[in-house]
Amino acid sequence: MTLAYPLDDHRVQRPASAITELMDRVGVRMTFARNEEIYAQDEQVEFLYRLISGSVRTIRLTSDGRRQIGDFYYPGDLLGLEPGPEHRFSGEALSDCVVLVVKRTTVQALAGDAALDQAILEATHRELDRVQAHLLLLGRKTAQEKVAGFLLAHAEGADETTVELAMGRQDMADYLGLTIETVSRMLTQLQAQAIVEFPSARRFRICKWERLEQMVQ
Amino acid sequence: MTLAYPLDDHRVQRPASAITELMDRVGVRMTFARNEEIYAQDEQVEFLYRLISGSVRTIRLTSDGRRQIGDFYYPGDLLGLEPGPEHRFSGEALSDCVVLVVKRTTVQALAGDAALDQAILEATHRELDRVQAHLLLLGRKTAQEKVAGFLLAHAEGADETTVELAMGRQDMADYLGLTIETVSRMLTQLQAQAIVEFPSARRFRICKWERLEQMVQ
DNA sequence: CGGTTAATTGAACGCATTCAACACGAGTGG
DNA sequence: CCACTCGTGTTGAATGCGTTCAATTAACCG
Repeated sequence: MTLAYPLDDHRVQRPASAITELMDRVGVRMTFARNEEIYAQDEQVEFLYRLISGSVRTIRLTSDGRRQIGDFYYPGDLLGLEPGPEHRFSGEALSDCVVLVVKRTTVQALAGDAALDQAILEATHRELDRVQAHLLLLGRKTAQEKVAGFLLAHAEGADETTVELAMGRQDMADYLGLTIETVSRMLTQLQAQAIVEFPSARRFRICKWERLEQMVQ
Repeated sequence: MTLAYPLDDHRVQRPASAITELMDRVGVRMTFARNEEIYAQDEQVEFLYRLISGSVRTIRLTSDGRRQIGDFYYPGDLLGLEPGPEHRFSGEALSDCVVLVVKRTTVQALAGDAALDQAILEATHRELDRVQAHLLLLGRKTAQEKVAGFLLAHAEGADETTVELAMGRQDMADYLGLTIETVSRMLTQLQAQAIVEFPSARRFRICKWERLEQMVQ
């Protein structure tokens, strides 16, 4: 059973169309079950992935088991366009999902090095953009600000008034550098102030945008 | 008066020669005094900078005055290779420094030059690498681990056994997402265990590499 | 030498974590 | 229909890490 994800997500830029078309033409359709690993951290970059349905998280583990989530990906996003030879994070299916897979060498052969390089540069730029924003989030924000910012980021661009979250509390926590308990507390706090509503654990609606925005700084 | 900075810094890769040559050929030499702003946060990205001597910090301020330092740059490094149209961070001279400046449009005019494109991709790649490492640092590390990691990162690649720090405690703190007091406490703690030595506030020597490395995880 | 800034140290506080218990919903099988 | 389980989310109480505020010391530069 598949949840309804925001098909046009919060990020504006889309991957270069040349690569997208190429993937639609020669990509191999694969499915991954919830929590299944699509590629592993430190593994050689061999494939390019285009997410068709479902959602994905990239995640990095430290030796003692602490998790840091890099980002979340939604239908239409390209994964695996890494600048280096190996994956810095691993990619895991957040929910059952379908991806188009194509060998990097195939892309090179068909689209040419220049096109691939261009796509990689664009993807790297987008990635850098996100990561820098994430950096600010992690560095000097309180738990309140982090959670408020998270909700805002996921509400913006979602055309529905009630937003569906693809991830659970643990993934939110590992993205924000917090614990699930703290995330939960901040959420109840926001609900107590009637700033957001949660009809269910994974669906929310922002009632007071201004209040939320001014919490983020 | 200028301090002696590690001229060959802790990062191994250097920008590809195409950029270097370009900048050497058409770049304008400029000097900035200590704490002077090279470019401002939210300003349009107009120039590319190559650091000749001295060192630079990139920094972002929130409305209520909290500082987050993006990174430190040393001679040979490229600055201003931003993904977006405007600077996400501002760039400030950590010490008096000399930079070569060239217009971005000039670089773009020469784009298509495969070597140049390659160089930009590499530089962006390196940037992404750093920022992602920084992300992990900020997300799930203790003060101890942060400071230990910082010292290690700055000692690696410095061929001297005693390392000179280009930045003061406040900049260290704002890079690590800590306060100066906490940074200071962690440093004294490391000295108490004879893991590092500080002949002066800005010069240190690692005595027990293994101990330090195992603190970082 | 002073004068000024930077760094260290101490004590009290507070935010987020930890550990533990409880609530809720979905799925299963009697 | 209820009882049971399992995964997930919430809530409570106690602890602790890092901060805050304040005072002291060290480094730098005229």
